[in-house]
Amino acid sequence: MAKPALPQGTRDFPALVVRKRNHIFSTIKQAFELYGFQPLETPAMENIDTLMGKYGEEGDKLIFKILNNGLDRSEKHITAKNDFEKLLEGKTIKGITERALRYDLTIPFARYVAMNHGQLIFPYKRYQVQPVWRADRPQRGRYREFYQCDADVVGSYSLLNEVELASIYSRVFEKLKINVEIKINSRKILAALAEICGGAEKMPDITIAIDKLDKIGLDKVKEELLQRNLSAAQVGIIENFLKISGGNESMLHQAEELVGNTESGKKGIEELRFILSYQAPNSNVKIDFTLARGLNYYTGVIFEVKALDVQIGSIGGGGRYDDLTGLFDVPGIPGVGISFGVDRIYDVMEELNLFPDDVITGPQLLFFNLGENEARHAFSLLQQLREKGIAGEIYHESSKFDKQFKYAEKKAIPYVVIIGSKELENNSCVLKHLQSGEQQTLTTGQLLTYSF
RNA sequence: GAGGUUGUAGCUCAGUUGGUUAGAGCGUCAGUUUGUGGCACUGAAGGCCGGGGGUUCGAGACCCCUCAUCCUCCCCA
Repeated sequence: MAKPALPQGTRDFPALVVRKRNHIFSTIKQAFELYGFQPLETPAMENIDTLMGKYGEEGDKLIFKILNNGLDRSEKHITAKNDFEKLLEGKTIKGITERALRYDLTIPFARYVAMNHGQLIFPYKRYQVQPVWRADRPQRGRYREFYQCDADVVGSYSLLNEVELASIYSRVFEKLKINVEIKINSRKILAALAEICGGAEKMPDITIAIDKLDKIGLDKVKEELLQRNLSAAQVGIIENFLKISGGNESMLHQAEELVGNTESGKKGIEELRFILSYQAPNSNVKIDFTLARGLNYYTGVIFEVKALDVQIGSIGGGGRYDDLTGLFDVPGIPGVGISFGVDRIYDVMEELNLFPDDVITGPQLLFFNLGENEARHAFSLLQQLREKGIAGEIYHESSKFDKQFKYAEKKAIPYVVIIGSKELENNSCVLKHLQSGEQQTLTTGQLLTYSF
């Protein structure tokens, strides 16, 4: 037997980590619920047709495919071998693989909406917190299995949805005590920029290049734009656009001068202005015209959340898209959504020491086991405490104090309850707080009403 | 898909120009200690040196292959 190991790019989460992650998950879920979003869960696997072709050529390669069962049956050998030949050519063959692991939450959501649009109440607001799988090469902060936390509203063009989603971001990060800036931009403004720099077909080139600004700097972006066949004059316009800075309103003015004479430019600026009009004066929502977001399906307002006190990539992002379910032959359902990057949020909180102490506690007390009769009595008291919602344990066997103390200490259990023959006799117990070393003798009645 | 890093005890790591029986710290277990832990002392268990091949009288160390790992790029969260 080989040494046990994890599959590449996956992780085990020990108790403390699970508790911390759950703290993040539950904070996010509470916020989603508070804004009227409803939970949705979809299967780990989808039919391969549902996923293939939805994430671009690169994406298709990163989808984990599931091998069909029963290929060893002799009557299937000939077709299986033929199919496998085609598989080797890089095609996806249903005879070999009919199913694949979920690659993100958006496409399964779209599939769900397309299948159930007759029954759903629109606008449909759902949130979904589940793992996804990608056959990517793992590296720092990148895994083959990771959680996504998405909330989307579909079936509504109202910008009020954008306002609400921005507000969810604010609320969640405030609760988690992470200082953030919520950056917004509009793809319509970027479309307008493309329009005056060579036409709409330049849009992907421009957004892909701009998206890298943070990482590679202005000069390299200009270089890349030139490589993508934009003229020096056009690159100059883009540079001016990217250099727009100042307060939100001032930035909108400057953008107006550059792209305000186009239809989509006007529209995009109007949208941003509307959303900003809902923000409090000290709001952390900030225009960032250099924000592009790589995904090409975004068509309207786009978001990205940046942590201010830690050098790390974005910890959340999202935006509006025109036609979620068109790929599944149900046209005309627009939507807008956001997503939280849980792994990075975790790293930020760990680095800034933001996890509250009470998320990391397990059981409150340990009953010592000092013999058969003592244990029976301790067990009955423990059960009564559990009825009151107090988590506790009884040591699994009668043994030396030393061992039982060390067990409690290692599990970070704050209290131990000692019931030996003396205590058994006079119906009392010794309650000891490990950290302070203080202990007191209580009657069992007092123990049952003690506030831990 | 491209480039690099590191694989030695449960964990973190030493191991000299190739030389006898591969070490330390932490952790684990037992004892000093059968009603009060953290400390101390004593002792014990724990290793196909990632795997395979080669060079050599001799390989943990050198060479080749392979697997795993982490990191960077592409792409993405």
